[in-house]
Amino acid sequence: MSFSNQAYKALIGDLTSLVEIPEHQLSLVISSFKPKKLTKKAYLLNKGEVSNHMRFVAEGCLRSYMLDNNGQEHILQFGISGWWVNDLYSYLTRKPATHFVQAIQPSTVLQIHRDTLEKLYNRVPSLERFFRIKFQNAYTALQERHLDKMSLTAKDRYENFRRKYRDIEQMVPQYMIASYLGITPEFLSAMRKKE
Amino acid sequence: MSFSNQAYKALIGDLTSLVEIPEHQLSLVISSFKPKKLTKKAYLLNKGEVSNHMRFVAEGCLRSYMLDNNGQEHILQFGISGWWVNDLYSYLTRKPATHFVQAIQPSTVLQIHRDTLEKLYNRVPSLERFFRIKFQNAYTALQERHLDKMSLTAKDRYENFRRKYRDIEQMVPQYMIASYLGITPEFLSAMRKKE
DNA sequence: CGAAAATTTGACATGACTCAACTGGAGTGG
DNA sequence: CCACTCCAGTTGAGTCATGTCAAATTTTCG
Repeated sequence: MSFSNQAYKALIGDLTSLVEIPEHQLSLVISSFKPKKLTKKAYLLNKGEVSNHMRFVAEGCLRSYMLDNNGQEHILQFGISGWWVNDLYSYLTRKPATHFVQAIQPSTVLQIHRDTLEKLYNRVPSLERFFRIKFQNAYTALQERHLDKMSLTAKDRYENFRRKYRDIEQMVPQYMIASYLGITPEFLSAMRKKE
Repeated sequence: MSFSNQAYKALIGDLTSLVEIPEHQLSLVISSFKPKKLTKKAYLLNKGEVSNHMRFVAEGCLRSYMLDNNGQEHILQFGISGWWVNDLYSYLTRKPATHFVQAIQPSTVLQIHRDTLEKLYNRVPSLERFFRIKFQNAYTALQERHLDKMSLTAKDRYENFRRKYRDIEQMVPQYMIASYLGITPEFLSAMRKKE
């Protein structure tokens, strides 16, 4: 197939690891995703824009974050190779995005337009299943993160993060990890000092 | 149809509000859900059990919660008529539940076994779509809640809660609302005093 | 090399928690 | 129908985890 390059391999891997897709349907799906390269710090989605694509990270590292009333950043999600990133709310409702999606490292994403995807759902039933499973998993993962925030101390959350996301830790500045954990960079720094 | 009673009406409404389902498929789906009545304080799911059903609340009010290392309760979700409640992680992985699901008021739920549902997915494609959409929405709602916890003060979260869930507020004791918001009952009480 | 960005430090502030005692209402049983 | 218990809610004093602010230091990178 003509999409055997590195970027698409990760996507194919993600799809086929969850559902069975006949070869010709798979190439139809794959070919509907368009690659987009991003330089470091480039925005894939700005607050206020409508998100019209589903987006898969082929390589690099991105983050999605929002700004609160005090102008503080809160990171919702990091995305490295194999992850999906988006402002899902905007994508689903077609309302202006409330979040930003920005590249932390030079990155490549593969995107598919909503209209294309909606049509594909009817031709490729496995795709519907794929996203159902994806969202179920995303939901439970987010639930776990939320419970961690409710029940664990900042130190424990930091240790969990390092254990779980060693790869992400290497790619992002410390103050973003603080933001992801829901603490200030100063406090994270202080925690690190004590052994 | 024979499932026109009150409990099933809410389920039918939920299904048909999101997807188109041919009449005969709809009755197939509906008839796969079995009602279960719960007295106040009864457990629908205990920690340690495997959750084998998807569960729709027809009437009453339930909560799902977990116990942290200090024995404190953390409420993940309330469920009133029209909501789905579960320990989704246990359902998906077939591992023992880490959460409890308990009736706060006398309640009726409609449940479908995982095996039945998996088979139905193949016969009723709309069902796959239904749950995809459900989980997308659940994910964005949870994301919003998580961001609230990150960026808002306890007082703001409480006010948001009251605005958003007036109906739930009536049905559950105050200390459970505190738990849902991630604060202590004492602190909620103190907040309420100051106007 | 120099400027900008990230991290560290330390003094001080505060939102929210802990604990223990108290109040009040809702059963329950004698 | 009263007395008793139990559970939810309230109060207040003291504490702690984490935040704020501002300055100093280190790292990154053009």
